[in-house]
Amino acid sequence: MIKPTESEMEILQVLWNKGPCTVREVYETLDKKDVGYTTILKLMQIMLEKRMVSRDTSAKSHLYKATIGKEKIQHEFLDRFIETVYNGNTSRLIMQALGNHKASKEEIELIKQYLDNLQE
Amino acid sequence: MIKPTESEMEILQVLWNKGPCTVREVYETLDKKDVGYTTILKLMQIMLEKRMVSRDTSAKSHLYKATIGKEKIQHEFLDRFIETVYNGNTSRLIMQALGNHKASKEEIELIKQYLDNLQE
DNA sequence: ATTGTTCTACGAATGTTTTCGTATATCTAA
DNA sequence: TTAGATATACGAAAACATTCGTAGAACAAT
Repeated sequence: MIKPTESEMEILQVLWNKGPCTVREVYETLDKKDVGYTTILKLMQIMLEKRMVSRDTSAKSHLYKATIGKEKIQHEFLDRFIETVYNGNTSRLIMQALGNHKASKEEIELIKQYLDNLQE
Repeated sequence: MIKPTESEMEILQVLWNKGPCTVREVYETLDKKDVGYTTILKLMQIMLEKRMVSRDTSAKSHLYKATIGKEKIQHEFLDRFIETVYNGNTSRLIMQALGNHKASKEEIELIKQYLDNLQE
């Protein structure tokens, strides 16, 4: 199973949000002053080996894009997370998420509607 | 900040659920056939160094207990998780959690009540 | 065409986590 | 009291993950 590391996840987020990017675009978007350009380059090359991304090499600056879907990866991470951190207790995760985070009225309504749908 | 690794988290889960345990109890509870006893022992000794656990050495088999609270650690992990995996979008996490997991009527009711409380 | 900039490739150092083997101590039961 | 089972301690290997330096290709502008 594909399991991106934390750094790989950050890069994937950029690719998911912005679509295909060059290394430099990713580097600048992440804006991590503590890490050099070639570090990001290397990471993305490794991600290519692992087939998490593909690239278009027709131009001098290669264009990378994610080959794995955001939803799929989020789903897998969430399952693992609930297992290891919440011991499988999804309700607790949800309540704690609701608790930590100051939800707006709109968000609460949205989630309620979602729950109503589930109840049918 | 204390940031347990994935393996450390599994051990902490056991200690949180069962209370103070010996290495063997943890080892048997985890029931990972692919990992030896001394591996778990070593991990727990490292956790002791990191002060994630304390131990009572009065008997031959030492009794370990978690020194860090479940809620605190879950909270920290959740924040980081929402950031790296959901890009800060808590509502999406909640909905995906609700979607993946077949919630019982009771759970849904519980969450709804929780939302009602939040709305005041 | 030479110079400076920007790119890729890639080896290798560093750091962290996980794993286990072996030595040694302690207990238990014949 | 000796043999076997069960503990701990701990060094060190193995497996990953992260970081960067340096070499050289491609390009742009003078």
